[in-house]
Amino acid sequence: MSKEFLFKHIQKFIPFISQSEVEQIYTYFTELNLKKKEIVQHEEELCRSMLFVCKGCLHSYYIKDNGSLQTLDFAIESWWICDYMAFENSSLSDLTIQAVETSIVLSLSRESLDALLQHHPVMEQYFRRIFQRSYAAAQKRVQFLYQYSREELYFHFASHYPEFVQRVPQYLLASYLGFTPEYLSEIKKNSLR
Amino acid sequence: MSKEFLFKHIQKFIPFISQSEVEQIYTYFTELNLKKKEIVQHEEELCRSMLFVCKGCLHSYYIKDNGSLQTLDFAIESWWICDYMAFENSSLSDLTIQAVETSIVLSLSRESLDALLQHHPVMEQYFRRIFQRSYAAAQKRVQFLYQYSREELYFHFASHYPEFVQRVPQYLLASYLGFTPEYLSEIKKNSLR
DNA sequence: TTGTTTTATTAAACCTGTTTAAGTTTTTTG
DNA sequence: CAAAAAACTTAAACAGGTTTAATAAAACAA
Repeated sequence: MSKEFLFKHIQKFIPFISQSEVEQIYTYFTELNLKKKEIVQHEEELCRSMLFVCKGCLHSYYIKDNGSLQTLDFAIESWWICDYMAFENSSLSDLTIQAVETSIVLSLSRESLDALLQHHPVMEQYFRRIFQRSYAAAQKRVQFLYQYSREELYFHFASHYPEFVQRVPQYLLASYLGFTPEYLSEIKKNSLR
Repeated sequence: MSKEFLFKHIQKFIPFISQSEVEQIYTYFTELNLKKKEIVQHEEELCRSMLFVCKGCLHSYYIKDNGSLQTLDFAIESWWICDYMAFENSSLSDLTIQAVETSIVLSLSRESLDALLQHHPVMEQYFRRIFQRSYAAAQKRVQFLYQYSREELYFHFASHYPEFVQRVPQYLLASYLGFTPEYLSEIKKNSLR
């Protein structure tokens, strides 16, 4: 159940929060049940909400000039996903957000976030930690993109997140790592010898 | 003066903060005066502090396998710079942080940050906003890295931050954008015709 | 369970950006 | 101000990864 999942998650960041306060906090969220391939956020539409994944897997992507799909982020259980620049500016999203698997997510609108922070200031600390951690990860991601060849990126990722490599289609993984599915086939072929 | 600069900056994020509270907050920081090319944070040394630039320009970089320098981030007035992953884990920094120009920065150690947040919880909001904004920018950066060719990246950057292109050496800019100084020369040559 | 759609593989031709190495210009320093 | 160091330019050979197009395998729906 998504309320219980959110409670356990928030508790990891704010250990002394009570069940009853999270009950209150939960009312600011809206639960969404998504079918596989269902789209939550369309490109060029207003970005209203941040999405928290309770179950399943989502990804954000845009369509490149040549018509192919570029995945920018994945989110699995207990991760947030959003076009944060568009969210902050309440502007049109550059990205589409789609369920990779059948998923359950909690949606938090801009207005709800503002109200939530006003009425539960302890959540400032929660989000400070979430964004700090996310920014640190994004920084490392840029570092890896510069530091490693495409082949190294794949092996690095595959050894750190083996379950994840099983979980998503390879063409999405290739896209996320910044190369073509054809090249991923080649990498795998070469690695067998 | 760095105290006044910090006050004005924090006020942009927390409008109702008083001068006297910022006086208190300021005591958690240490002012550093850096000569051009001086190194604040060495690679493979413990990352103890986040750095806030009051005046000047810093960059973070690492040395690639082929011996050349890879700049990951720049910070000018009112920006923070740090290897956040190393800072959070109090582990060894992957990055060197160096002054590009003679600079004045405020250093905030991990212990000081913790104490600051404990005694001035209003700063949770400040840092939540800072990290949210930084993460949004980092996300867009990854998007641009995927979306644009090297040449497009340069023109995009040059048109958005013309003063900055003047301010830093071109080989650092090329490195930041993910290509070689030789290729930047070529881009500029081709654009003249 | 069969037909249809989606995902993965293979290989050759190609292209964007790198490497190397030399020369030129600009900036810094004594 | 002169000398040295740092930054920038040029061009040719090269490499990492893409594109295209065709085939094969797997997943899905009727």
